[in-house]
Amino acid sequence: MKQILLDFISKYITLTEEEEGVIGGSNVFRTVKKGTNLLKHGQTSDVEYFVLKGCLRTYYVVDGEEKTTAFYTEMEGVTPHCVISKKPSDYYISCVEDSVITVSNRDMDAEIFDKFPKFETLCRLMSEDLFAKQQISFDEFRISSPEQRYLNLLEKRPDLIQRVPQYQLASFLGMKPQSLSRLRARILDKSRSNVYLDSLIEN
Amino acid sequence: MKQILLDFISKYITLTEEEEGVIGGSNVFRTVKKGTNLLKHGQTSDVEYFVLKGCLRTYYVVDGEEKTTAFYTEMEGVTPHCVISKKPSDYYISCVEDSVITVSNRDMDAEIFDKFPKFETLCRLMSEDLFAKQQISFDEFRISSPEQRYLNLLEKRPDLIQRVPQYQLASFLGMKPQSLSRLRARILDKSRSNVYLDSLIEN
DNA sequence: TTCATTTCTTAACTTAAGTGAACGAATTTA
DNA sequence: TAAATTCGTTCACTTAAGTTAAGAAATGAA
Repeated sequence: MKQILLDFISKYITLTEEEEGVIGGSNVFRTVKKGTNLLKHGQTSDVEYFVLKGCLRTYYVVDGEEKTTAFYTEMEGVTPHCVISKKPSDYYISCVEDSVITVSNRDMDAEIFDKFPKFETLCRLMSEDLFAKQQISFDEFRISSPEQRYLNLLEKRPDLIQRVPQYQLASFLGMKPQSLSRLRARILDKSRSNVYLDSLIEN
Repeated sequence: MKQILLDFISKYITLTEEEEGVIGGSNVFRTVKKGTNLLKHGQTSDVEYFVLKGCLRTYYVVDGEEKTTAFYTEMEGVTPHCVISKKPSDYYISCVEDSVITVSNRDMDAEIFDKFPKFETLCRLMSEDLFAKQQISFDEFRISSPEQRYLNLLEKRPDLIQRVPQYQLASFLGMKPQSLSRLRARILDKSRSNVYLDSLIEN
């Protein structure tokens, strides 16, 4: 189990055995049941999570409605805003499936960074990388229509469409569940008529 | 001019005079005319920018149409994706107004981080902070309607609405220029009728 | 200043998303 | 297993955004 975490880290830097020990020591492995809330609106926290198996999601509640803004699956880490801002969280983090995660305290900072500067390099590289990836996602979201967003997700994260309830996907795609349902029917219609047209071309 | 940059950095860490010297030495100050492209689609680059005065924007060209995804104004830095990914850029960076910027080479990395570990701390803190802020912006964008996004921008970045052409704002808000124009007219209508209703209540 | 180009607005029409409600299917709970 | 709840789909209707086109306003260049 610990190996998944170390594999992930090895994408950024290589660790000595001593350093791997530090990682192992500062992480707690935990299994979480589907539906569990790891963080609630209004709470503060100083821990971050890394998903070894399963799926987490973040969502806001606006006018009594859940608005899902992110999913985290295998080999993805979540640092709640409140850990960085030190303010109460605006959103919830909950478990979409039974999951195995690591919970690590963010206050390793100063001391560990001092003893093992490599960890600061790791954090910098990961932050820069995540920032760049997030920016690309944001750009794509901005310049796409809801339909393009859905098709894009279908291509890039087909697993999410299988493992996540539709109503959660809908707000993630920036629309209502009914609209997503209709959109899917529309796409199916189109591809059916394309199959028909394609068969005309064949003959 | 250099002071603006140092003021910005002081939001994250405090620097000794020697360290300020390093910053001063590794940054080139440059004035750029409105309309200039600092980076074009397909180009690679290893420099990042920091805006001292003026406004930069990033945009994609999709089917011959400009899609603006970000604006950078005073005290904001831009690290093009291609600097991190080392691949040709997917987008353009250009100058919305005559501007004064710093251009700094990203290859200070290893050597300077080694001599002045504080700079790695600076980069880590800035990346984490930017990541968190971008995430909040993305979340807000996701859970808002185009109209809410416009009102939100009006509140948070009223300067942008003044200094940036509408057609650039439109794609930034995820819509067509005509829709933005209509939306603005709609909002004005609403507020006019509210003023009218308000005056009824007064009497 | 004048002309040319770009940008913004308006309008009519089309397409798609929001809303409210109903219903069946799936899942959870007792 | 049965009842209750949650979830997904469909429908009719409303609202808003996309599209195409025309013209006014602002901007830039000669």
